[in-house]
Amino acid sequence: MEQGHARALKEAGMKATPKRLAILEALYAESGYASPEELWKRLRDRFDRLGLPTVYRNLEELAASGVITKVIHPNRQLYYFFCPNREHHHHFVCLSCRKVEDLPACGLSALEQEVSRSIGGKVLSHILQLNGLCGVCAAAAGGTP
Amino acid sequence: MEQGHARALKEAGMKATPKRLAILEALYAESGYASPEELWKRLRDRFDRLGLPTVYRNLEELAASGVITKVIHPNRQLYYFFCPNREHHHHFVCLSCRKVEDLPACGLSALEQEVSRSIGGKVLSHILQLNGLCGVCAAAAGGTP
DNA sequence: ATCCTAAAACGAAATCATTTCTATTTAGGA
DNA sequence: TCCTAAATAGAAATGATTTCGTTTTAGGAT
Ligand SMILES: [Mn+2]
Ligand SMILES: [Mn+2]
Ligand SMILES: [Zn+2]
Ligand SMILES: [Zn+2]
Repeated sequence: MEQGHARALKEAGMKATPKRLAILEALYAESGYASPEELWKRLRDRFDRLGLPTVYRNLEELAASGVITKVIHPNRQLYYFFCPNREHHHHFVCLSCRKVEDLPACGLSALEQEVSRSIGGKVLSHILQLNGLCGVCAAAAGGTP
Repeated sequence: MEQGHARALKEAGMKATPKRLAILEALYAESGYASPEELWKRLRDRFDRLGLPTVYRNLEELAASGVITKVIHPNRQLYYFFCPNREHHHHFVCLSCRKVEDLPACGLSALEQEVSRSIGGKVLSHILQLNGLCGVCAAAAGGTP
């Protein structure tokens, strides 16, 4: 997938630097969301030098250009997730194991229109996320009393 | 409305202390969301002593017991809003003037059920917020070229 | 292949919103 | 009026995130 990631970066107008690619691949390898520091710890051995600010900066840039996604977390820290799905959509997040799953197509445009009209303003963006326990975690929590 | 706020606190199982009431009333007086520090600056003259941590703590407790609402903000700082609507619902937030408006009744339970079923897990909560420009701010931005 | 330059990376240090901690005060039920 | 769990003070700590000035590099141009 290295090639594909390099292409994704080019399409986003970003240089395909080794560190940027490694950050993206590390996130791709995760089954769930990850924090900047976690990714940094996972990657720093692979480079003679890798600064934590570099990881923060790249994740932010990648999210800004839509290559990766931010997760909204109760602790208000930064978490990111790689989702290959290029359509506009939202996510279910497992609060226990960090797994992220796609929701069916976002049906909020009707709501956006209705709200724009009723308030006489402009809806510029929306946030939608479901939180809960994935199948595995729900079974582990409720299944063995 | 002082009486009503005291009652709301009692119903939430919280003591109606003067500072807590003042914080709640200050938020009630706002037309939009507010930060802990803003409320603190507005209130500290009214008391011989009022600590910023007290404001943080009270806002968090009030939000936890559902008396007030947290706003999700791009800068990831804490903002709160007082909404008298006791039904489960979500908000439109004006990114320019901080005004918050109710959205029509949340219709996400069908989605929650579908997702629970399809992933075999449990949906515990959801986040939904529309961001944009209210009527006034949209007119000011686009209306006078 | 070599140059050139804007972009990227470095990392120590700063930032600063938020939380912690321990002592003191208080609301409100008994 | 008493009692006690809850609430407050406020200085200090925290720690995730950002800033800054410098150095390095990717990748298009020559
Ligand atoms: Mn997705
Ligand atoms: Mn509301
Ligand atoms: Zn899970
Ligand atoms: Zn507005």
